[in-house]
Amino acid sequence: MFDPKHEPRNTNHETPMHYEIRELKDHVGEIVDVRGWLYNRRGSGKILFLQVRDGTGTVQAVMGKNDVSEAEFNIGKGLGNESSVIVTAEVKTEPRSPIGVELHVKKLNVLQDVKDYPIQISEDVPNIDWLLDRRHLWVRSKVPHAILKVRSEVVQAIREFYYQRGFVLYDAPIFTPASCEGVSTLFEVPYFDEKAYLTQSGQLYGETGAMAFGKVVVFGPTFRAEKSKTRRHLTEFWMVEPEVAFLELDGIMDLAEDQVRYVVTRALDKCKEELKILERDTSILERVAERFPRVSYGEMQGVLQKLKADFAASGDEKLVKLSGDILKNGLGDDLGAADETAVGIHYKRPVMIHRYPSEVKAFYMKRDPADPNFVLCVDVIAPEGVGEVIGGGQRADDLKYLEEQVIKHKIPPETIDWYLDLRRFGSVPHGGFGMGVERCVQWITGCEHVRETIPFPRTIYRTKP
RNA sequence: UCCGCGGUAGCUCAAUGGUAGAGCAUUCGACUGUUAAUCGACAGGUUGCUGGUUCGAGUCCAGCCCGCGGAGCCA
Repeated sequence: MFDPKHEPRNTNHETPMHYEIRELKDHVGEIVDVRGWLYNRRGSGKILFLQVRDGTGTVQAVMGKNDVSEAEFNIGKGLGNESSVIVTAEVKTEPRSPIGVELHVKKLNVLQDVKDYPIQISEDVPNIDWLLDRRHLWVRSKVPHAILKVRSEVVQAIREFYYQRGFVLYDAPIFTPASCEGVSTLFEVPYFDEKAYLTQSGQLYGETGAMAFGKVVVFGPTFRAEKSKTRRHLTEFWMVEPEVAFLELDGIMDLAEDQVRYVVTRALDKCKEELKILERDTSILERVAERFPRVSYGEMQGVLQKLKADFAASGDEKLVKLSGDILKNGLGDDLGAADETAVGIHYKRPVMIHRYPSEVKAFYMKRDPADPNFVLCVDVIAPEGVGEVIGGGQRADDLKYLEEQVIKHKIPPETIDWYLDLRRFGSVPHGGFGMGVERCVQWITGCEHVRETIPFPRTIYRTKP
Protein backbone atom coordinates (compact mmCIF):
# COMPACT_ATOMS: atom_id res chain seq x y z
CA MET A 1 0.00 0.00 0.00
CA PHE A 2 1.11 3.54 -0.65
CA ASP A 3 2.51 5.09 2.48
CA PRO A 4 2.63 8.88 2.12
CA LYS A 5 5.13 9.17 4.95
CA HIS A 6 7.79 7.37 2.98
CA GLU A 7 9.58 8.06 -0.24
CA PRO A 8 9.92 5.22 -2.72
CA ARG A 9 12.71 2.98 -1.52
CA ASN A 10 15.01 0.28 -2.70
CA THR A 11 13.17 -2.91 -1.85
CA ASN A 12 16.03 -5.20 -2.81
CA HIS A 13 16.82 -6.80 0.53
CA GLU A 14 20.31 -7.81 -0.49
CA THR A 15 21.35 -4.17 -0.01
CA PRO A 16 20.74 -2.33 3.27
CA MET A 17 17.55 -0.29 3.67
CA HIS A 18 17.92 3.45 3.44
CA TYR A 19 16.52 5.55 6.25
CA GLU A 20 16.32 9.26 6.95
CA ILE A 21 18.37 10.32 9.94
CA ARG A 22 15.26 11.28 11.93
CA GLU A 23 14.04 7.67 11.63
CA LEU A 24 17.25 6.01 12.84
CA LYS A 25 16.22 5.76 16.50
CA ASP A 26 13.57 3.21 15.45
CA HIS A 27 16.14 0.97 13.76
CA VAL A 28 18.71 0.20 16.47
CA GLY A 29 20.69 -2.91 15.64
CA GLU A 30 19.97 -2.79 11.89
CA ILE A 31 22.50 -2.30 9.14
CA VAL A 32 21.30 0.73 7.20
CA ASP A 33 22.30 3.16 4.49
CA VAL A 34 22.40 6.86 5.34
CA ARG A 35 22.75 9.23 2.42
CA GLY A 36 23.84 12.78 2.94
CA TRP A 37 26.59 15.32 3.26
CA LEU A 38 29.54 15.60 5.62
CA TYR A 39 28.70 18.37 8.09
CA ASN A 40 31.93 18.13 10.07
CA ARG A 41 34.74 15.71 10.76
CA ARG A 42 36.81 15.07 13.86
CA GLY A 43 39.13 12.29 14.75
CA SER A 44 42.47 10.87 15.63
CA GLY A 45 44.92 8.57 13.94
CA LYS A 46 42.81 5.51 14.58
CA ILE A 47 39.19 6.70 14.94
CA LEU A 48 37.11 9.10 12.89
CA PHE A 49 33.90 10.90 13.80
CA LEU A 50 31.96 11.91 10.71
CA GLN A 51 28.99 14.20 11.30
CA VAL A 52 26.58 13.36 8.48
CA ARG A 53 23.49 15.48 7.74
CA ASP A 54 20.69 14.63 5.33
CA GLY A 55 18.28 17.51 5.89
CA THR A 56 16.23 15.61 8.46
CA GLY A 57 18.95 15.61 11.09
CA THR A 58 22.59 15.03 11.83
CA VAL A 59 24.10 11.78 13.01
CA GLN A 60 27.61 10.87 14.05
CA ALA A 61 29.19 8.04 12.09
CA VAL A 62 32.05 6.41 13.97
CA MET A 63 34.77 4.79 11.90
CA GLY A 64 37.44 2.79 13.72
CA LYS A 65 40.59 2.02 11.79
CA ASN A 66 39.85 -1.71 11.97
CA ASP A 67 36.19 -1.38 10.90
CA VAL A 68 36.96 -0.56 7.26
CA SER A 69 39.74 -1.02 4.75
CA GLU A 70 42.84 1.14 5.11
CA ALA A 71 42.04 2.88 1.83
CA GLU A 72 38.51 3.74 3.01
CA PHE A 73 39.83 5.00 6.33
CA ASN A 74 42.32 7.28 4.64
CA ILE A 75 39.63 8.63 2.31
CA GLY A 76 37.44 9.38 5.33
CA LYS A 77 40.34 11.08 7.06
CA GLY A 78 40.75 13.52 4.19
CA LEU A 79 37.08 14.24 3.44
CA GLY A 80 36.20 17.93 3.18
CA ASN A 81 33.02 19.41 4.62
CA GLU A 82 29.89 18.96 2.45
CA SER A 83 31.34 15.93 0.66
CA SER A 84 28.41 13.77 -0.49
CA VAL A 85 28.45 10.27 1.01
CA ILE A 86 26.49 7.07 1.47
CA VAL A 87 27.35 5.43 4.76
CA THR A 88 26.54 1.77 5.37
CA ALA A 89 26.53 1.26 9.11
CA GLU A 90 25.00 -0.38 12.13
CA VAL A 91 22.69 1.82 14.21
CA LYS A 92 23.69 1.72 17.89
CA THR A 93 22.25 3.33 20.99
CA GLU A 94 24.54 6.05 22.28
CA PRO A 95 23.71 8.09 25.40
CA ARG A 96 26.14 10.87 24.44
CA SER A 97 24.37 11.45 21.12
CA PRO A 98 21.80 14.28 20.91
CA ILE A 99 19.53 11.97 18.88
CA GLY A 100 20.18 8.90 21.08
CA VAL A 101 21.89 6.83 18.39
CA GLU A 102 25.05 6.83 16.33
CA LEU A 103 26.35 4.87 13.37
CA HIS A 104 29.17 2.32 13.38
CA VAL A 105 30.48 2.38 9.84
CA LYS A 106 30.83 -0.80 7.78
CA LYS A 107 31.34 0.89 4.44
CA LEU A 108 31.94 4.46 3.32
CA ASN A 109 30.90 5.34 -0.22
CA VAL A 110 32.06 8.82 -1.27
CA LEU A 111 30.04 10.30 -4.15
CA GLN A 112 32.09 13.48 -4.23
CA ASP A 113 35.05 14.53 -2.10
CA VAL A 114 34.72 18.28 -1.64
CA LYS A 115 37.63 20.63 -1.09
CA ASP A 116 37.38 24.21 0.19
CA TYR A 117 33.68 24.47 1.02
CA PRO A 118 33.42 28.23 1.48
CA ILE A 119 31.20 28.45 4.57
CA GLN A 120 32.65 27.51 7.91
CA ILE A 121 30.70 25.98 10.76
CA SER A 122 29.89 28.81 13.03
CA GLU A 123 26.89 29.66 15.12
CA ASP A 124 27.12 33.42 14.86
CA VAL A 125 26.08 35.39 11.79
CA PRO A 126 28.93 37.85 11.45
CA ASN A 127 28.45 39.06 7.90
CA ILE A 128 24.98 38.47 6.62
CA ASP A 129 25.68 40.07 3.26
CA TRP A 130 28.64 37.77 2.59
CA LEU A 131 26.53 34.78 3.57
CA LEU A 132 23.59 35.94 1.43
CA ASP A 133 25.92 36.01 -1.56
CA ARG A 134 26.31 32.29 -0.83
CA ARG A 135 22.67 31.71 0.09
CA HIS A 136 22.50 28.70 -2.25
CA LEU A 137 24.96 26.97 0.11
CA TRP A 138 24.17 28.81 3.36
CA VAL A 139 20.71 27.16 3.53
CA ARG A 140 22.54 23.96 4.53
CA SER A 141 23.81 25.55 7.75
CA LYS A 142 22.05 25.00 11.05
CA VAL A 143 20.50 28.41 11.70
CA PRO A 144 19.07 29.17 8.24
CA HIS A 145 17.93 25.55 8.03
CA ALA A 146 15.97 25.92 11.27
CA ILE A 147 14.43 29.26 10.25
CA LEU A 148 13.25 27.88 6.92
CA LYS A 149 11.77 24.81 8.61
CA VAL A 150 9.73 27.17 10.80
CA ARG A 151 8.64 29.07 7.69
CA SER A 152 7.46 25.84 6.10
CA GLU A 153 5.44 24.99 9.21
CA VAL A 154 3.96 28.50 9.37
CA VAL A 155 2.80 28.31 5.76
CA GLN A 156 1.29 24.89 6.33
CA ALA A 157 -0.48 26.14 9.48
CA ILE A 158 -1.94 29.10 7.58
CA ARG A 159 -3.30 26.85 4.85
CA GLU A 160 -4.84 24.44 7.35
CA PHE A 161 -6.37 27.25 9.43
CA TYR A 162 -8.32 28.57 6.46
CA TYR A 163 -9.12 25.15 5.02
CA GLN A 164 -10.60 24.02 8.35
CA ARG A 165 -12.82 27.11 8.42
CA GLY A 166 -14.21 26.51 4.95
CA PHE A 167 -12.34 29.25 3.09
CA VAL A 168 -11.82 28.82 -0.63
CA LEU A 169 -8.28 29.32 -1.89
CA TYR A 170 -8.58 32.09 -4.46
CA ASP A 171 -5.43 32.98 -6.39
CA ALA A 172 -4.97 36.58 -7.44
CA PRO A 173 -2.97 37.50 -10.54
CA ILE A 174 0.69 38.56 -10.35
CA PHE A 175 0.46 40.79 -13.43
CA THR A 176 -1.95 43.61 -12.76
CA PRO A 177 -3.09 46.56 -14.83
CA ALA A 178 -2.31 49.23 -12.22
CA SER A 179 -1.89 50.05 -8.59
CA CYS A 180 -4.25 48.53 -6.07
CA GLU A 181 -3.62 51.20 -3.50
CA GLY A 182 -2.46 54.00 -5.74
CA VAL A 183 0.34 55.23 -3.54
CA SER A 184 3.05 52.61 -3.15
CA THR A 185 5.63 52.13 -5.84
CA LEU A 186 4.99 49.34 -8.30
CA PHE A 187 7.36 47.26 -10.38
CA GLU A 188 6.60 47.99 -14.03
CA VAL A 189 7.20 45.22 -16.55
CA PRO A 190 6.85 45.14 -20.33
CA TYR A 191 3.81 43.11 -21.36
CA PHE A 192 3.86 42.59 -25.12
CA ASP A 193 2.99 46.03 -26.51
CA GLU A 194 1.75 47.32 -23.18
CA LYS A 195 2.90 47.72 -19.59
CA ALA A 196 1.89 45.63 -16.65
CA TYR A 197 2.69 45.88 -12.96
CA LEU A 198 3.58 43.22 -10.43
CA THR A 199 0.89 42.89 -7.78
CA GLN A 200 1.37 44.65 -4.48
CA SER A 201 -1.76 43.11 -2.97
CA GLY A 202 -4.32 40.54 -3.98
CA GLN A 203 -6.99 42.18 -1.88
CA LEU A 204 -9.15 43.81 -4.55
CA TYR A 205 -9.32 40.46 -6.33
CA GLY A 206 -10.00 38.79 -2.99
CA GLU A 207 -13.09 40.99 -2.65
CA THR A 208 -14.45 39.60 -5.92
CA GLY A 209 -14.00 36.11 -4.48
CA ALA A 210 -15.79 37.03 -1.25
CA MET A 211 -18.85 38.01 -3.30
CA ALA A 212 -18.67 34.70 -5.18
CA PHE A 213 -17.70 32.22 -2.44
CA GLY A 214 -18.39 34.05 0.83
CA LYS A 215 -15.03 33.30 2.40
CA VAL A 216 -11.82 33.26 0.36
CA VAL A 217 -8.13 33.47 1.06
CA VAL A 218 -5.52 34.81 -1.34
CA PHE A 219 -2.02 33.47 -0.72
CA GLY A 220 0.87 34.43 -2.91
CA PRO A 221 3.90 36.58 -3.52
CA THR A 222 3.67 40.36 -3.45
CA PHE A 223 6.01 42.97 -4.87
CA ARG A 224 6.79 46.44 -3.57
CA ALA A 225 9.28 48.75 -5.25
CA GLU A 226 9.78 50.77 -2.09
CA LYS A 227 13.36 51.77 -1.48
CA SER A 228 13.26 50.58 2.10
CA LYS A 229 16.49 49.51 3.71
CA THR A 230 15.43 48.13 7.05
CA ARG A 231 15.44 44.74 8.67
CA ARG A 232 11.68 44.53 8.18
CA HIS A 233 11.46 45.05 4.41
CA LEU A 234 11.71 42.94 1.28
CA THR A 235 10.78 43.88 -2.28
CA GLU A 236 9.27 40.41 -2.80
CA PHE A 237 7.39 38.77 0.03
CA TRP A 238 4.50 36.41 0.67
CA MET A 239 1.17 37.55 1.95
CA VAL A 240 -1.94 35.72 3.11
CA GLU A 241 -5.11 37.75 2.56
CA PRO A 242 -8.47 36.43 3.76
CA GLU A 243 -11.55 38.28 2.57
CA VAL A 244 -15.04 37.59 3.95
CA ALA A 245 -18.50 38.75 2.94
CA PHE A 246 -20.82 40.02 5.69
CA LEU A 247 -17.88 40.32 8.11
CA GLU A 248 -17.56 43.60 10.00
CA LEU A 249 -14.63 45.05 11.95
CA ASP A 250 -15.11 43.09 15.18
CA GLY A 251 -15.33 39.85 13.23
CA ILE A 252 -12.25 40.77 11.21
CA MET A 253 -10.34 41.33 14.44
CA ASP A 254 -11.57 37.97 15.76
CA LEU A 255 -10.35 36.26 12.59
CA ALA A 256 -6.94 37.94 12.71
CA GLU A 257 -6.50 37.10 16.38
CA ASP A 258 -7.54 33.46 15.89
CA GLN A 259 -5.23 33.09 12.91
CA VAL A 260 -2.16 34.52 14.64
CA ARG A 261 -2.87 32.43 17.72
CA TYR A 262 -3.27 29.26 15.64
CA VAL A 263 -0.07 29.80 13.63
CA VAL A 264 2.12 30.71 16.59
CA THR A 265 0.77 27.90 18.78
CA ARG A 266 1.31 25.42 16.00
CA ALA A 267 4.91 26.59 15.45
CA LEU A 268 5.61 26.34 19.18
CA ASP A 269 4.28 22.81 19.15
CA LYS A 270 5.86 21.50 15.94
CA CYS A 271 9.15 23.42 15.83
CA LYS A 272 10.56 22.84 19.31
CA GLU A 273 13.88 21.58 17.94
CA GLU A 274 14.25 24.48 15.53
CA LEU A 275 13.40 27.11 18.16
CA LYS A 276 15.99 25.51 20.47
CA ILE A 277 18.64 25.74 17.75
CA LEU A 278 17.67 29.39 17.29
CA GLU A 279 17.91 29.91 21.08
CA ARG A 280 14.50 31.54 20.94
CA ASP A 281 13.04 32.65 24.27
CA THR A 282 9.44 31.54 23.67
CA SER A 283 7.90 33.18 26.75
CA ILE A 284 6.43 36.10 24.81
CA LEU A 285 5.24 33.79 22.01
CA GLU A 286 3.36 31.72 24.58
CA ARG A 287 1.36 34.79 25.54
CA VAL A 288 -0.62 34.51 22.28
CA ALA A 289 -2.89 32.26 24.36
CA GLU A 290 -4.17 35.43 26.06
CA ARG A 291 -6.63 37.83 24.43
CA PHE A 292 -4.91 40.43 22.25
CA PRO A 293 -5.57 43.95 23.54
CA ARG A 294 -7.81 45.93 21.19
CA VAL A 295 -7.01 49.60 21.42
CA SER A 296 -8.36 52.34 19.19
CA TYR A 297 -5.95 54.76 17.56
CA GLY A 298 -7.39 57.53 19.73
CA GLU A 299 -6.84 55.57 22.94
CA MET A 300 -3.35 54.58 21.77
CA GLN A 301 -2.32 58.23 21.50
CA GLY A 302 -2.94 58.52 25.24
CA VAL A 303 -1.12 55.27 25.98
CA LEU A 304 1.88 56.41 23.92
CA GLN A 305 2.00 59.78 25.67
CA LYS A 306 2.15 57.97 28.99
CA LEU A 307 4.80 55.52 27.70
CA LYS A 308 6.88 58.41 26.39
CA ALA A 309 6.91 59.98 29.85
CA ASP A 310 7.47 56.66 31.65
CA PHE A 311 10.34 55.61 29.37
CA ALA A 312 12.00 59.02 29.63
CA ALA A 313 11.93 58.74 33.42
CA SER A 314 12.89 55.04 33.53
CA GLY A 315 16.64 55.57 33.75
CA ASP A 316 17.08 52.70 31.25
CA GLU A 317 19.33 54.10 28.55
CA LYS A 318 17.58 52.22 25.73
CA LEU A 319 14.08 53.22 26.83
CA VAL A 320 15.12 56.86 27.31
CA LYS A 321 16.49 56.90 23.77
CA LEU A 322 13.31 55.28 22.43
CA SER A 323 11.11 57.76 24.27
CA GLY A 324 12.56 60.58 22.18
CA ASP A 325 11.09 59.04 19.02
CA ILE A 326 7.66 58.16 20.41
CA LEU A 327 4.85 60.12 18.73
CA LYS A 328 7.46 61.71 16.52
CA ASN A 329 4.97 61.85 13.65
CA GLY A 330 2.59 63.94 15.73
CA LEU A 331 -1.03 63.47 16.71
CA GLY A 332 -3.36 62.44 13.92
CA ASP A 333 -0.59 60.86 11.87
CA ASP A 334 0.36 57.23 11.37
CA LEU A 335 2.39 55.45 14.01
CA GLY A 336 6.16 55.31 13.50
CA ALA A 337 8.57 52.46 14.10
CA ALA A 338 9.39 53.72 17.61
CA ASP A 339 5.69 53.81 18.50
CA GLU A 340 5.30 50.17 17.45
CA THR A 341 8.36 49.16 19.44
CA ALA A 342 6.99 50.94 22.52
CA VAL A 343 3.61 49.22 22.12
CA GLY A 344 5.40 45.86 22.01
CA ILE A 345 7.45 46.61 25.12
CA HIS A 346 4.34 47.71 27.00
CA TYR A 347 1.91 44.90 26.12
CA LYS A 348 4.40 42.02 25.52
CA ARG A 349 2.04 40.29 23.07
CA PRO A 350 0.34 41.15 19.78
CA VAL A 351 -1.79 44.27 19.98
CA MET A 352 -4.64 45.29 17.68
CA ILE A 353 -4.89 48.97 16.94
CA HIS A 354 -8.13 49.92 15.21
CA ARG A 355 -9.87 52.99 13.76
CA TYR A 356 -7.00 55.06 12.37
CA PRO A 357 -7.52 58.55 10.92
CA SER A 358 -8.84 58.19 7.38
CA GLU A 359 -6.04 60.30 5.85
CA VAL A 360 -3.32 57.76 6.70
CA LYS A 361 -5.16 54.75 5.29
CA ALA A 362 -6.09 53.45 1.84
CA PHE A 363 -8.97 54.71 -0.29
CA TYR A 364 -11.09 51.58 0.04
CA MET A 365 -11.41 51.66 3.85
CA LYS A 366 -14.90 52.14 5.26
CA ARG A 367 -15.50 55.22 7.38
CA ASP A 368 -16.50 54.75 11.00
CA PRO A 369 -20.20 55.76 11.20
CA ALA A 370 -19.55 56.96 14.75
CA ASP A 371 -16.86 59.40 13.58
CA PRO A 372 -16.17 59.76 9.83
CA ASN A 373 -12.68 61.15 10.52
CA PHE A 374 -11.67 57.57 11.25
CA VAL A 375 -11.87 54.33 9.28
CA LEU A 376 -12.84 50.79 10.33
CA CYS A 377 -9.36 49.32 10.01
CA VAL A 378 -7.05 47.27 12.21
CA ASP A 379 -3.31 46.74 12.39
CA VAL A 380 -1.80 43.93 14.43
CA ILE A 381 1.50 44.94 15.99
CA ALA A 382 3.84 42.13 17.01
CA PRO A 383 6.10 42.76 19.99
CA GLU A 384 9.90 42.59 20.18
CA GLY A 385 10.44 45.24 17.53
CA VAL A 386 8.88 43.31 14.63
CA GLY A 387 6.03 45.79 14.24
CA GLU A 388 3.07 45.51 11.91
CA VAL A 389 2.39 41.92 10.86
CA ILE A 390 -1.22 42.44 9.80
CA GLY A 391 -3.08 45.33 8.20
CA GLY A 392 -6.69 45.19 7.22
CA GLY A 393 -10.23 46.23 7.96
CA GLN A 394 -13.72 46.67 6.68
CA ARG A 395 -14.06 47.78 3.07
CA ALA A 396 -16.12 50.70 1.83
CA ASP A 397 -19.31 49.20 0.39
CA ASP A 398 -21.08 52.34 -0.76
CA LEU A 399 -20.72 53.01 -4.49
CA LYS A 400 -21.00 56.80 -4.29
CA TYR A 401 -18.41 57.08 -1.53
CA LEU A 402 -15.94 54.87 -3.41
CA GLU A 403 -16.41 56.84 -6.63
CA GLU A 404 -15.48 60.00 -4.70
CA GLN A 405 -12.43 58.27 -3.25
CA VAL A 406 -11.28 57.15 -6.70
CA ILE A 407 -11.39 60.75 -7.92
CA LYS A 408 -9.76 62.08 -4.74
CA HIS A 409 -6.86 59.60 -5.02
CA LYS A 410 -6.50 60.25 -8.77
CA ILE A 411 -6.92 56.59 -9.67
CA PRO A 412 -7.54 56.16 -13.45
CA PRO A 413 -11.25 55.19 -13.53
CA GLU A 414 -10.82 52.63 -16.32
CA THR A 415 -8.40 50.58 -14.17
CA ILE A 416 -10.73 50.36 -11.19
CA ASP A 417 -14.20 50.22 -12.73
CA TRP A 418 -14.41 46.44 -12.41
CA TYR A 419 -13.85 46.87 -8.66
CA LEU A 420 -16.70 49.36 -8.42
CA ASP A 421 -18.97 46.75 -10.06
CA LEU A 422 -18.81 44.87 -6.75
CA ARG A 423 -20.68 47.85 -5.24
CA ARG A 424 -23.15 47.97 -8.12
CA PHE A 425 -24.20 44.35 -8.07
CA GLY A 426 -25.11 43.16 -4.61
CA SER A 427 -22.84 45.17 -2.34
CA VAL A 428 -22.58 43.86 1.22
CA PRO A 429 -20.48 44.73 4.26
CA HIS A 430 -17.22 42.81 4.03
CA GLY A 431 -13.59 42.92 4.94
CA GLY A 432 -10.34 41.09 5.55
CA PHE A 433 -6.68 41.65 6.12
CA GLY A 434 -3.19 40.84 4.87
CA MET A 435 -0.50 39.15 6.92
CA GLY A 436 3.13 39.25 5.87
CA VAL A 437 4.43 35.70 6.15
CA GLU A 438 8.05 36.76 6.56
CA ARG A 439 7.32 39.18 9.41
CA CYS A 440 5.31 36.49 11.13
CA VAL A 441 8.22 34.06 10.77
CA GLN A 442 10.60 36.81 11.88
CA TRP A 443 8.68 37.23 15.10
CA ILE A 444 8.36 33.49 15.80
CA THR A 445 12.03 32.79 15.14
CA GLY A 446 13.34 35.99 16.71
CA CYS A 447 15.30 36.75 13.54
CA GLU A 448 17.13 40.02 13.40
CA HIS A 449 16.56 40.39 9.64
CA VAL A 450 13.40 39.52 7.74
CA ARG A 451 15.78 38.52 4.93
CA GLU A 452 16.64 35.32 6.75
CA THR A 453 13.01 34.15 6.76
CA ILE A 454 12.74 33.49 3.00
CA PRO A 455 15.03 31.17 1.00
CA PHE A 456 16.14 33.81 -1.51
CA PRO A 457 15.45 37.33 -0.25
CA ARG A 458 14.94 40.17 -2.69
CA THR A 459 15.80 43.62 -1.44
CA ILE A 460 16.55 46.92 -3.08
CA TYR A 461 20.15 45.91 -3.75
CA ARG A 462 19.85 42.15 -4.00
CA THR A 463 18.45 40.02 -6.80
CA LYS A 464 21.13 37.30 -6.55
CA PRO A 465 21.57 34.43 -6.24
C1' U B 1 15.83 61.02 -0.76
C1' C B 2 17.82 62.23 4.27
C1' C B 3 20.80 60.95 8.84
C1' G B 4 24.52 57.76 11.16
C1' C B 5 28.39 53.88 10.97
C1' G B 6 31.85 51.22 8.24
C1' G B 7 35.52 49.12 4.12
C1' U B 8 42.87 45.70 6.64
C1' A B 9 44.17 37.69 5.09
C1' G B 10 38.54 33.30 2.90
C1' C B 11 35.63 35.03 7.78
C1' U B 12 35.74 38.09 12.51
C1' C B 13 38.76 41.89 14.11
C1' A B 14 43.72 44.48 16.05
C1' A B 15 47.70 47.91 14.79
C1' U B 16 50.32 56.60 19.05
C1' G B 17 52.16 58.88 11.56
C1' G B 18 57.61 54.53 12.09
C1' U B 19 59.05 46.39 9.94
C1' A B 20 51.19 44.29 8.30
C1' G B 21 49.19 41.27 13.46
C1' A B 22 45.82 37.64 16.15
C1' G B 23 41.67 34.08 16.43
C1' C B 24 38.79 30.95 13.31
C1' A B 25 38.77 28.44 8.42
C1' U B 26 42.08 26.05 4.65
C1' U B 27 46.69 22.65 3.96
C1' C B 28 50.13 19.20 6.48
C1' G B 29 51.32 16.43 11.00
C1' A B 30 50.08 13.98 16.23
C1' C B 31 46.32 11.52 19.14
C1' U B 32 40.86 5.25 19.75
C1' G B 33 35.41 8.85 22.32
C1' U B 34 35.43 13.65 19.81
C1' U B 35 30.54 17.01 20.07
C1' A B 36 32.08 24.46 16.96
C1' A B 37 37.43 18.49 19.65
C1' U B 38 42.45 19.50 21.24
C1' C B 39 47.79 20.26 20.29
C1' G B 40 51.87 21.51 16.70
C1' A B 41 53.52 23.53 11.93
C1' C B 42 53.17 25.79 7.00
C1' A B 43 50.78 29.16 4.05
C1' G B 44 47.79 33.24 3.44
C1' G B 45 47.95 40.98 2.04
C1' U B 46 47.65 46.21 -4.29
C1' U B 47 44.90 47.91 3.96
C1' G B 48 37.83 49.91 -1.35
C1' C B 49 39.65 53.57 -5.51
C1' U B 50 42.11 58.25 -7.03
C1' G B 51 44.87 62.24 -5.64
C1' G B 52 47.21 65.27 -1.71
C1' U B 53 50.23 66.49 3.04
C1' U B 54 54.85 64.08 4.99
C1' C B 55 61.63 61.81 5.26
C1' G B 56 57.70 58.13 6.02
C1' A B 57 50.29 57.07 5.46
C1' G B 58 46.26 51.25 7.16
C1' U B 59 46.40 55.78 10.24
C1' C B 60 45.93 62.76 8.49
C1' C B 61 43.17 65.73 4.29
C1' A B 62 39.92 65.98 -0.33
C1' G B 63 36.92 63.57 -3.85
C1' C B 64 34.66 59.17 -5.47
C1' C B 65 32.87 53.95 -5.12
C1' C B 66 30.66 50.12 -2.30
C1' G B 67 28.24 48.06 1.98
C1' C B 68 25.41 48.18 6.60
C1' G B 69 21.85 50.35 10.06
C1' G B 70 17.93 53.82 10.79
C1' A B 71 14.04 57.45 9.06
C1' G B 72 10.12 57.93 5.52
C1' C B 73 6.67 54.15 3.14
C1' C B 74 4.65 49.66 4.27
C1' A B 75 3.21 43.64 5.52
